[in-house]
Amino acid sequence: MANDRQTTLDAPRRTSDGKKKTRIQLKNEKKILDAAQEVFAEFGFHGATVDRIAEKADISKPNLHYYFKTKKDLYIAVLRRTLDIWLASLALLDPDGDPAKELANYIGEKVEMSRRFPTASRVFANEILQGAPILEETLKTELRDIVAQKVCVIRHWIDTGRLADIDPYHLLFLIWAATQHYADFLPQVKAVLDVKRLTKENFAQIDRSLCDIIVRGVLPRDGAKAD
Amino acid sequence: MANDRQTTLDAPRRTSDGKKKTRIQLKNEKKILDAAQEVFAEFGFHGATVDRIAEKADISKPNLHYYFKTKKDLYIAVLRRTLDIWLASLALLDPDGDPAKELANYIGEKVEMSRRFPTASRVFANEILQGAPILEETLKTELRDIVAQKVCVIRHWIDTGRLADIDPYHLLFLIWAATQHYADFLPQVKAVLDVKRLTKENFAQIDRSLCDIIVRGVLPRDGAKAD
DNA sequence: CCAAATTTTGTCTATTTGGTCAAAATACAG
DNA sequence: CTGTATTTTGACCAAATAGACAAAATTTGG
Repeated sequence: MANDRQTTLDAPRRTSDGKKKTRIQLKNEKKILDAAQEVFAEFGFHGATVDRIAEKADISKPNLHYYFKTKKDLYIAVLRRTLDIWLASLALLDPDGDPAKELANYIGEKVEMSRRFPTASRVFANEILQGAPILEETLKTELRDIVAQKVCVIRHWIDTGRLADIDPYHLLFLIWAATQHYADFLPQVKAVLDVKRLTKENFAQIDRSLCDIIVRGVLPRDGAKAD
Repeated sequence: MANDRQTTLDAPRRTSDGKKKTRIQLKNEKKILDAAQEVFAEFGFHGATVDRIAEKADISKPNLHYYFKTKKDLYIAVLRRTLDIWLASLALLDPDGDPAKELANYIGEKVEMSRRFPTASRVFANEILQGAPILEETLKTELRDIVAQKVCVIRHWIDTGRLADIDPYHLLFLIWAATQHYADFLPQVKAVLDVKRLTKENFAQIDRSLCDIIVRGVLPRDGAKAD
């Protein structure tokens, strides 16, 4: 298990009652969050035990509870971090760019995220799979809004004849599903491909395959410019 | 929660020591398996409790243990059933058919499965997400073999110029990921689309979108027949 | 209808686990 | 250095839960 370095913004620098966080707080909270992410990813919320997280974070259980009141609080904190990465990546779709390049670029970013931060993806997947009890509200607001925005971008590309007339929502779902598959379903992928692990080269190949199929699938047919 | 009827072959009709199963056995085992599938899908292996499964199956806990010795045994039985559906669907790819039609048909079948049996998909997803502790061996044998077979079919289509030169493995992963997404990530899909549930019409639209993009993405370019 | 086999249940137990608490240790400001 | 605030820990508890078991109820074959 590689130790996924986080790309997220740092955690809030002040505690809930407005005080500045000490260095120790910052350091330990990160240690705990990293450990928790791995454990939650591997066992899911229910399967993860506070003891195991504490052990992995190399900290005593009561000390962990000093930083995160309950297991659920800790879970929420991990999800929040994960979601931030997730939402940020969506912003990459640039309305002013070339559709084919933009989509290929987005796919590339998502593939890279599955490669570098598989545990983040898995924690997220686990949460959704269980019905998104924690994230439901956020999905219905933050995510929905950002997606709606990007859907407009894609619609614009379609309307100006630079993209075939496909459903923008399902295109996004397709990209998410296809790319996250290599983090969430890694054991299956490895089993089928008969490899011990996926190398950088494997991921490069994945990127090429997905771009090939998806981008080609959404470009307007040659000589069939939209009216 | 709709009560997913199973398409699988019935459970083995004789008990492990070769005796014929009674009607009561058959009926209760099915009741328990169905209940277990729902509960495992909703909470994962760790989150599922035997009590809850027993309650949902409308049976006492000791009685449940009479049929399935341990929670793990029950989990394995559910997974086995799920996997059988899964493997069977792969067989649908007919080497002698038209590639575009075959792929579209397979996608359609998979979408339909996500619509009708979402809990089966979720139990499976959960197992893989947790590292496939139970299914690992099966994935490395049964699944790998069947996939290898189908990959040959796709390669043949490519070699005869009826399909673009894409990686058959990643094409299959793409189809799996895209279709199962609508079962496994349903809460997210619903949140983003801002709907209470996905209707048959929604799934028809999903089928169309996926076929559009994927099939178009893998067909050879017009006028660019392979040599 | 009866005896044997099967099925069902009430009760109990051992273990796991999330979380508490008061006291000890440590860091830090003046 | 000293007193205060922060951090850490050992010991503990209550709830949840997988599973055991023997006895009771029911079904079934002759």
